[in-house]
Amino acid sequence: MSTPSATKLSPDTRTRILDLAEELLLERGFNAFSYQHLAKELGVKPAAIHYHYPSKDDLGTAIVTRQLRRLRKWRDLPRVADLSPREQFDALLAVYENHLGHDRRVCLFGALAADFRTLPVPMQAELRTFNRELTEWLAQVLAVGRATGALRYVGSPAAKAAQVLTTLSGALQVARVHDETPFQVIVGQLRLELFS
Amino acid sequence: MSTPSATKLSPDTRTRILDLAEELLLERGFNAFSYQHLAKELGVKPAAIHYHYPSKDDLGTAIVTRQLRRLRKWRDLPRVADLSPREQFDALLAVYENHLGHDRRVCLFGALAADFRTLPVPMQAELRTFNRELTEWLAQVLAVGRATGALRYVGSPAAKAAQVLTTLSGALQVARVHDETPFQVIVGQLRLELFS
DNA sequence: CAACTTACTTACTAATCAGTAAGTAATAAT
DNA sequence: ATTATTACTTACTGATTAGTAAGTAAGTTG
Repeated sequence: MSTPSATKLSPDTRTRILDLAEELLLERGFNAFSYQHLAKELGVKPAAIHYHYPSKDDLGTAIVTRQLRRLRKWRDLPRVADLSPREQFDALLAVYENHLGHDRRVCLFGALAADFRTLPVPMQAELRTFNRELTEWLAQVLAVGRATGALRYVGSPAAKAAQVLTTLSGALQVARVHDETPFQVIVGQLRLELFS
Repeated sequence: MSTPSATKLSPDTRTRILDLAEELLLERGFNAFSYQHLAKELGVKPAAIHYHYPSKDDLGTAIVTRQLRRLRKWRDLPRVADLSPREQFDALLAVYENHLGHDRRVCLFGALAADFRTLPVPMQAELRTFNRELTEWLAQVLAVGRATGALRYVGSPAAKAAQVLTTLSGALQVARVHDETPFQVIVGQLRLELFS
């Protein structure tokens, strides 16, 4: 039924498609790239992409599913889970800052929110889960951070977490429209407020 | 060269096109509607839209230009300009809250930021101006508000303004992905922090 | 070695896209 | 009354879209 050592027999093309699709999604939006764009840049025929991802819905959903998988993996990594709340918050900021260096990509949420209603339903569901789990993780970080005196804010951890993540997502969008400066300004403001 | 009483001879269709295009832009994204969609819903032929807005670039730019005109008008309205900083801030929040009631539309900035690179250059320029002027206006409100003791925050007014607007734009996106609840939570958090 | 599976390509379809050119009916200007 | 302009429609083009069906070469399995 499957090879013992590896289930996947095509180590490359399938992943290369997903990588490029994700890149184009975060840089141009979901409705702004086609199978032809992907095919041309990958040096294959459009039908090859349909072979791996029958419809664009499948491809889009696969992107979000992989990002959700990555989030869970990152969150549970010892070098992240074992950090202090303040360091965890900085680790989160580093993820967003890292987007700037990659041609000012927006985050997954920021890339999909505006076009949300045009997305396939499974993709919508995965994105909701992604955002919910990330918010819950940050709420926990903020709760512990305030309890230990490392972070300062008013209101509930859940509310603060929602606010902060929303701000970060928006900050990457502002960076795209203008330049990196407003992103740095906004993150500076966040740190100023949280780091007592 | 022009009629004395009115420059525009077509009072309706031109505006109806712009209204519907704006609606679709804010509800589905710029790359998710076509001249055919517009034409069908307006009961005209696609060529009629090309007559008023030769290319989609023209149409898109017209939407942003009008919003910029509206922003300036709103900002300079006596019933807005003469308010106290705190009331001005609440007036701003009311604008965003109003989007929720309109089928959870995102704001102009939030609708266009992700797809920014696929937009015609004049549209990009107008959106930058729109965002810059709104941010400058809010920075001024926040500056006066803190000086008079009505608003409380740390950091520069410009940084706080950028942060707040980014958060509001993002909050409408979160409302679209989930429901109105997170928007209300985030706005509640903003008010909690600013209203000392 | 034969049958099967994998990972494609070739060749196509039907729909949709933005955009154009030419025509037309109604109104306005001279 | 004639001409010009406005606001369209009809009819089209060529490009692009997602998606499919059939073929094929290479590798895998029994």
